[in-house]
Amino acid sequence: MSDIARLAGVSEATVSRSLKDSPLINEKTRKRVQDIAREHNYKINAAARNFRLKKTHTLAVVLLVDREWGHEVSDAFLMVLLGSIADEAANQGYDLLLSTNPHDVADLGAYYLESKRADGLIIIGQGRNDPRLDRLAASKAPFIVWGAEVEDHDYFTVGSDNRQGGYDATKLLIENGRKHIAFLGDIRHPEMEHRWEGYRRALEEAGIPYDESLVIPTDFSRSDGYEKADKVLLGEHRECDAVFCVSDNIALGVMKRLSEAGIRVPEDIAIVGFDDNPLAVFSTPGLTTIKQDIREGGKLLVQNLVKVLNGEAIGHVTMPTELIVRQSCGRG
Amino acid sequence: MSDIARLAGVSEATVSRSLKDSPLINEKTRKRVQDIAREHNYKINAAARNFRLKKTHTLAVVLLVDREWGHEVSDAFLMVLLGSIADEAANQGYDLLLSTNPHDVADLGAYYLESKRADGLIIIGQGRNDPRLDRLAASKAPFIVWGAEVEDHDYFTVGSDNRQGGYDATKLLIENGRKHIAFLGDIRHPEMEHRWEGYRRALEEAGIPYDESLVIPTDFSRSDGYEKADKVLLGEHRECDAVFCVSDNIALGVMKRLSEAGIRVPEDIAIVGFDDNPLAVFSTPGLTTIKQDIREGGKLLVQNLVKVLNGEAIGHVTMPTELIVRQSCGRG
DNA sequence: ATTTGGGTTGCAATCGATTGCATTCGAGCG
DNA sequence: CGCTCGAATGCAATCGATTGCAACCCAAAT
Repeated sequence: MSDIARLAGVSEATVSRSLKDSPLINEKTRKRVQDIAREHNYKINAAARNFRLKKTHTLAVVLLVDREWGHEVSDAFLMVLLGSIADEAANQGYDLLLSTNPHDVADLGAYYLESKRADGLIIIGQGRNDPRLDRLAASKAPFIVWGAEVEDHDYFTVGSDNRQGGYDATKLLIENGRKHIAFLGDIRHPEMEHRWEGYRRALEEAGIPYDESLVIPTDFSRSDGYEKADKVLLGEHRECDAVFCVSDNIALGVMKRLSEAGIRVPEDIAIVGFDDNPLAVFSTPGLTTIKQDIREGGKLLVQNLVKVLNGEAIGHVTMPTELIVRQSCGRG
Repeated sequence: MSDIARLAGVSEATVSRSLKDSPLINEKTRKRVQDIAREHNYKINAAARNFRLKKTHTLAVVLLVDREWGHEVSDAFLMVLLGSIADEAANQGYDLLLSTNPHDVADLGAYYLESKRADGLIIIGQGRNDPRLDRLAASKAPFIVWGAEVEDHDYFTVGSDNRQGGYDATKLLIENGRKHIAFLGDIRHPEMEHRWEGYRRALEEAGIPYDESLVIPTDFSRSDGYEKADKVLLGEHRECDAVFCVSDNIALGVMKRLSEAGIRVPEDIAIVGFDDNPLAVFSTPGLTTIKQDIREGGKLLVQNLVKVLNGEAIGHVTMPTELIVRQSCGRG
């Protein structure tokens, strides 16, 4: 910058102000400085600037997905969400720091926030109600979570209306004449718990007794859907005529196993998934599912976090879901 | 830091050295300082440190995937690669900056490198031989590319042995008795071009004449596989008895269309894909494919870039591919 | 007792951009 | 002509950690 100052015959202060389009500087000078800077391909040193301003203009995204837990990181869902977050962050003038395995289990916020690597945190996934999030919240760290709004937690979330989604999915299956509807998913996840609540409500409204043995803990991965289908639908619960899976991945695994076993979908067993994974269209039969507007979700995560950083108040966001009817649910 | 210095009754210099475990400092002092720092939950200010050291300890990942171009960012491939890059970067003590839409088309390196936001760049995808990469190389920027080694380019890459993969896929189809093998992919992409070269070599070795009209430009997306299947296999080229798709996504789209049309896979048309997308297992029939070791690729990208940053010399990396035989190719 | 020297520690400059305050300059006005 | 005022610009401090060099202390050697 001092070079530019010398070349332009002004002080560094003037250069700094010129490049910021400060009205303090005479327009002619400003133009001249800007031209010279451009000519010499001068780029302001972000490190120095951030240091001085005590602002990093950076958001950190933490993928809090426990791999042992089976949530394969390859999930299309994540990529879309991440892409959308990245786009919106760029829009808002923030860089994006990415972390898949939280540096140390100890304190999520420490690494990024206290060491001034990022201004705020976006956390993808609450896991099974991870207590670390509560500790983060207690420390007043600026962060936001993709997931479900949970009563006694002191942080804000953006997520889909999982209760409604679960309800819609189950209701559709009931309307299509199904009576024995299994639920595949792990309700220790807050989001899944909400879907399960919707599932129960739909059953109740239809007067179908709730059978706990039809709620099968299943992790996000496809292979687990496959295995649970094997164990449950082909084993203990042959009476099942429908399945609501908390993710399309699970549903695709189920469909694979059923197809191998010669069980027809949807004739013998109807299936509804969740997410509207891009691949849901291409399965055979097409997978009926609950669509989440993930792109919008990513955008809102960033926008709300930026609000927090600016000291504005925010609230939880619950986005509507949409029922996408294809063939797997047993009727159009 | 000055607080810690005061509390410990030493100078900031001593604190700084202590926290670095510098042997210059007496062991007792060092311990004491470290304890005090920990007690007070002091975290070194990364912004100041990076500024002083002119090192960001950060790598930037640029997803150079043209969306209009149909390569859906949701591709599982990308997520796995990204995850692996993130893990290895953490291993090596680097943070990861993520960018999906290059800030300005102008100069990729400028934003991240010249402005000192990152020490090096990892570029995912060469696009259709993007000239920006050559400009980056000309400017001596430290970066590395996921893609194919191309003759007259002055940058290093990490990628799969696409020629061998294309060859293996095609050869398998030939061995399974297929004569009219279509190629679905856009060979303006260097990686796809290599796969196509492998395809040609396999045909040649088998004495099957190369038919250019069987090479169908198809973008990465699933929907395009679907459409091309409609147009080509069900239209102009009913003689086709096999298809080699440059990605599993394309292959899944093709399978969907064929299944709708009542054409049997693999009996009527055999299919081989590329990538070993996690979903390839779950399609019906299981998709035979060429597996890329993407996790290893991500790791190597980071390791090689770090080498560059340390002034070490590196070379291109071509990783072996693996033929994964399932059912879609027409024989086990 | 003075010198030498190794082991510790502190001083102070430095990185590059920003910004409050002071300064300069010129125009306008009494 | 002198004074005021506002616009434009410069001065210099500042952010927090790092590091070359100087300074210091104490023990051993002379």
